[in-house]
Amino acid sequence: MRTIFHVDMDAFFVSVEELFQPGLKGKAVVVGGQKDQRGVVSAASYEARKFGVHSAMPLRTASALCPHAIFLDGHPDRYRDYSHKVHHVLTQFSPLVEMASVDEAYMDLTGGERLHGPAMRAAHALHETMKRTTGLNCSIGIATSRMVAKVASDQAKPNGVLWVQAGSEARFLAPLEVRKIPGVGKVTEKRLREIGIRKVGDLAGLDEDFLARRFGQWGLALAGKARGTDAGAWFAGQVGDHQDQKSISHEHTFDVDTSDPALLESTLARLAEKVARRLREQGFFGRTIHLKLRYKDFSTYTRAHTLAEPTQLDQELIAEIRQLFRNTWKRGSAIRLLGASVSGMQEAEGQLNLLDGERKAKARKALTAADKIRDRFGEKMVKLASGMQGDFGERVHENPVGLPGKAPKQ
DNA sequence: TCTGGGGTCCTAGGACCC
DNA sequence: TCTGGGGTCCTAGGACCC
Repeated sequence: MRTIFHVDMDAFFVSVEELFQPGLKGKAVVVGGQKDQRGVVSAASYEARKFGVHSAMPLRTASALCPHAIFLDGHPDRYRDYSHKVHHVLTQFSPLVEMASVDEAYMDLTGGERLHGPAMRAAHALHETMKRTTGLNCSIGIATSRMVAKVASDQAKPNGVLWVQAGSEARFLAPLEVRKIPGVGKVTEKRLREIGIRKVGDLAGLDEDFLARRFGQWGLALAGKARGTDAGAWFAGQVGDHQDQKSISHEHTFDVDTSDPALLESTLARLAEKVARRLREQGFFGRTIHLKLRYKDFSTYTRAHTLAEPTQLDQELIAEIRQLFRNTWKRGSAIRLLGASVSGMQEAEGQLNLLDGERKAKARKALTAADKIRDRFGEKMVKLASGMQGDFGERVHENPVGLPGKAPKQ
C-alpha cells in the first residue's frame, strides 16, 4: 500500500505576484492580461473568486463581473523560479517527487513514518517549511493513489490537508460531482448527466459493460476511477518516473483578426523560429511539423507533414510550415490564431548523407550563436530576416540567421 | 462576455505491408 | 472473380489539464 501526497499551491500565480507586490494582498487580483485584452484568466485571487471570476474565463467577462479587480500580466519566469523553490522544499521530504505542472506535484512517502512520523505530521511539517522558505501556501491531499490524492488536495483548499485512509476511497469519492474526477470535463459531464449520473457514487454503481458500450475504453477507466482503484493510464507508473517531452509548440492570437498575407507569414515564421530554438536548446530533432489555423469564426484546422529526416533548423521548419499554410488558408479569410508545433521528437538526427550533414552542421552552429546573442542582448538584437514584416520567404535562404550582412556560407 | 498558450492522450480512417 | 486480418505509420480532430 502506497502513501501518495498531492501538493497543490494555492492561487499560485496570484500568490507569487503578492510576494513582489505585497499591496495586492486581500484584494481582487486577476492574472492573465489586461481587462480589455483577448485572453483568459490564468489565476484569480480568492477575493476575485467571490465575484464569480475563475481561471479560463475570458478577461472581458472577469472585468464585467469584478470591475474593481486589479488585472496583471503574468510573469512566467517568476513562476518557473518559484516552482523550482517548491520542488526543492518537496525533495526534503521524499526523493520521489514529480512536478505535474508548474504549481503541483506528486510525492511518494511510502515508508516515510520512520523519518517524518505519521502522514498527517509530515503534511503539517511540509506546510510550515513551504510557507517559511517560499512564502506560499499549499494544499495537500494524501491517499493510496495519485488520483485520490489529487482529488483530496482539491477538497482541502485553501491551505489545508486531507487524508483519505486506505479502504475509504470509494466512500470519500461517492458524494462528489463527477466533474471532480481528473479527466472528466465539460463534455463528459454533460454526457453523464444525460443518463442521470451526477455524482461519482452514481458512476461507481453503473454496470461496466454499459459504460464500455457508451464511452468506449474511457468508460472502463471511469468506472475504476469512480471506485478509487486508479486504473487510468496517465496515472500509472512510479512517482518520479521521467517522461520524455512529446511536442513543442507556439501559437499566437492576433489582437485583431487579420487576412494580411505578409503579417500572417511573418508571424508564422516567428513561431516556427521559436519552436526551432527550443528544439536546439533541448537537443532535440523533430520529424512532424504541425500548422494550426483558427479563423475569425473560431473554426480551427490543423495540418501536419512528416519529414524524411528530423530537423531542428529554422529554415526547414519555416519552409514546411509555410507550405502547409499556403495549402490550407482560404486566402482572404480573416484569421484569429496561428500556431506551429513539432512532434516525433528524437535526440539525434537520422542518417544523413555527408554533404547534407555538413551544410546543416554549419547552419546549426550559426543558429546556436544567434541564440546566444539573443540571450545576452534580447530578442530585438538579432532579428531573423524571415520574421520581418512583409519579408517572408526568399531572404530566409540568403540569410538564415539574420546577422546583418553576415550570411553564413551554405 | 467571446473563447490564451503550453501541453498530453485518445479515436478513427486510410495507406501500406505481410 | 467482390470485400481476411493484423500491425504500424500518418493525419485530423477533439477532450482535457494547468
